[in-house]
Amino acid sequence: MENKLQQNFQHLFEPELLKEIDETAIRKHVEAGEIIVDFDQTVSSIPLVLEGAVKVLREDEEGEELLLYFIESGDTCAMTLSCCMGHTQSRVRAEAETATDLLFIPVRKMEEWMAKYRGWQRFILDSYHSRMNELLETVDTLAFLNMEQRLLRYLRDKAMVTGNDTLQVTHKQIAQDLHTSRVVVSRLLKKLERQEVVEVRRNELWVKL
DNA sequence: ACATTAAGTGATT
DNA sequence: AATCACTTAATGT
Repeated sequence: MENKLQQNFQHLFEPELLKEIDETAIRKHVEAGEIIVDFDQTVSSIPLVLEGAVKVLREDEEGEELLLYFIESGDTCAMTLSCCMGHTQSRVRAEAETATDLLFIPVRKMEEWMAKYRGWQRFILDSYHSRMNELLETVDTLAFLNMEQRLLRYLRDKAMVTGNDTLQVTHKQIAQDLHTSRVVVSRLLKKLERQEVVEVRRNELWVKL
C-alpha cells in the first residue's frame, strides 16, 4: 500500500517527508458514493487521494446539487486546505466517485511541514493553483456554454476520472450533477445520440472521447 | 400480475 | 431551458 504513496508523490516529496507521511497519515478506503467531507463540517485533517476519484459539489437551499469538479489521485482538496488553515467549516461536499483510497494528514503536521519541506510547500501551492483554475473553468462552463456543451463536457470528464467510457449512470443523476431537469438531459442525450457522440442504454451510456 | 423506477414526448411558458 | 402531464419500457417482488 505504501507504493501508492510512492507512485503518486515521490516526484514531489523528499524522502524524509514521504517517511513522515507514512508514519503519521491515517489511511482510509471509501466505496463509491460515500461522503468524505460534508457541508459545515469542521475539518481537522487534509485528505490526499491515492487512488480513485472524488467529486466536489455545492448545494443550494432546496438541497439541489451542482458539481464543481473532480479530484483524482495525487491531488488534494483545496477547500479542506483553506478550512484547516482558516479554522472554518467546509462549504462543499466531497463524495467518492469511485472506490477511493485516501490518506488523512492531521492539520498540525500540515503546518509543521509547510515550514520544513519545500516539496510540501510547493504541493500545497500547486494544488491551490490547479483547483483555482478548475473552478474558473467550471464558472466559464456555467456562464458561456449551453446545456448541450455542458453535458458533453460532464460526460467526458466523468469518463476520464473513472477511466471508463461506459458510464453507469441514470439521466436523473446527471441532471442532479448539472443542476437541471431530467427531461432536459434525456432530450439532449437523444440529440447527442443522433450525432453519434453517445449511445444510451438503460442505466448506462457510452461516450465517444 | 402489479408496483416501481427509468426514459421518451408534446405542449406551454 | 424549465415544467407539466402523460406514455412507454424495463425491472423488481
